[in-house]
Amino acid sequence: MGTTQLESVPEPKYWHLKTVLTEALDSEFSVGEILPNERDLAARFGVARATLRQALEQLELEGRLQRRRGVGTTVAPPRVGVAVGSEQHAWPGAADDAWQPVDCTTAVPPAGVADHLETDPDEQVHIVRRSRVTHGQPVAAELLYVPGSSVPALSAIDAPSGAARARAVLRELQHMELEGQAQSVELGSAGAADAKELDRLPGAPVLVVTTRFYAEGRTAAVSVATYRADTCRLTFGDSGRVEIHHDPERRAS
Amino acid sequence: MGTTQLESVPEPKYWHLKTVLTEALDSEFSVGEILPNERDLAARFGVARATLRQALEQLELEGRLQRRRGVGTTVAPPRVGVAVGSEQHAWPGAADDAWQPVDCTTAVPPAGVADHLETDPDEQVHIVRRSRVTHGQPVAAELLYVPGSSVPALSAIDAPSGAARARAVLRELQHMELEGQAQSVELGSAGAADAKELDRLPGAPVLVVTTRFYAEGRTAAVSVATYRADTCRLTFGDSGRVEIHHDPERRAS
DNA sequence: GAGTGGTCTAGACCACCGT
DNA sequence: CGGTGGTCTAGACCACTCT
Repeated sequence: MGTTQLESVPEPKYWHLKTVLTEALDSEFSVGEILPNERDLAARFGVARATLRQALEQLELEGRLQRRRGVGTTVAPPRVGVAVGSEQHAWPGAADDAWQPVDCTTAVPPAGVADHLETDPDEQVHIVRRSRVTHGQPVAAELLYVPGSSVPALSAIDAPSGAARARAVLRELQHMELEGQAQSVELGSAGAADAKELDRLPGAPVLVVTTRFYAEGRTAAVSVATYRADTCRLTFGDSGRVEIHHDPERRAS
Repeated sequence: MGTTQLESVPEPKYWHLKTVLTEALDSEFSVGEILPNERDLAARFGVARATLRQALEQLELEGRLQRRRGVGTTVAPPRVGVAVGSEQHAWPGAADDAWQPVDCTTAVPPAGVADHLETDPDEQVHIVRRSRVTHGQPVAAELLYVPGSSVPALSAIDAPSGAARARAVLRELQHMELEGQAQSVELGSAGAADAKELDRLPGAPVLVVTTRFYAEGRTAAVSVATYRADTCRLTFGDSGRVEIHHDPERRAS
């Protein structure tokens, strides 16, 4: 027992790799630069490609890298701050809110949404699909669920389908007085449809923002928005902005 | 070219596995139940263990499963809603805010935090460590950075270290008038220290909530809180609560 | 077609938990 | 101690993008 064990806590190789790569990214690479391919990198570090990939995956999760099949791995820019919650409540579609209506269908919402809306489990609602673009890149996809009772004056005739109908639904919403809204954020993975819209592979990590809009004493609409977790930093709160921070390892003790 | 291609878009095995497992979880398992071990499951589905693990990883990310080394894989309960942003701004430590002070040290903050606080890059600040527990489970770990100028009356004598000193710092904060706060949420991975406190392995996905507290016309304190992404749903907003929703695959079209 | 990242395999050993 | 999930290897093939 007299030997000083230098390797008493052997940290996993991929973890150490991640640390080394992080330092390299901070010092030797600039945003947009492309890294050597995975096979070369793995050989250079003397590990299997799967091990290297485990490190790259985490770095991508943390928004440090961007990987694209058929192209390569590049150094990602700092995350974009996107405003999600603000003190001034407003209906979606009001005074252009950074979202762009895409189309509108009518269908039965998922069970969880139906619970929020207090509609029958098999009652159809309007579903407005919108997308959010920042700096030319898609950052979020949204499904807005609006029961027919929230837009009674909506005429099925003047906008039968597509983006025009989406705008019609949003326009009708403004006629109600918004009494409040509640939001939640959780981690999810992109479904096939969202992945396509976000230009990612299915299963990519997303931040799911669920918003309930209250009007006339009930939940008048529900929005489920999925933001790219790799590129987005969601900002809430009243005053200024919250800046970037890159804290690879926080504190020693 | 006359053949109808049924397999024109062969989805990955792990993706299909995830779908099958999700349905099984919804119908055949109850919360807390333990699944067969990974080797058995892989054999049952006729895939390699690595492939099965890829599916399990995603399900854990979505909060459907909980895996613990040496124990097994269990069905996770629905995510806990934890209140993070509220309209009534209050200093940390006020009117017991669900956080428990752990200890307090003095050190130079990370560069990003120093930027927020507008302190010199090598100026030491008070660092209060707090933890948040819900239903007996640790859900978040926080580092609260307080520059000395925000707590001028703090005496180094009456609470030299530990939780007592942490409480002393929090007490002094209440003396300022809080003018506002701004928050951001982003995805991260747990460092060694946070992982230990959250009872997870290093690298586990976390939701990083950064809060700036404004007082006396400047940023008087910065809090960086890491929440377990697998078990937590962060709630913001003014009125009620946002309920659970499990939407494995959202919409077909 | 050449080169990239994404998926998959069939093993092996390790770290941890319970008994 | 036996059983679990966590790490790692050295290959193979596939899907995609660019030229």
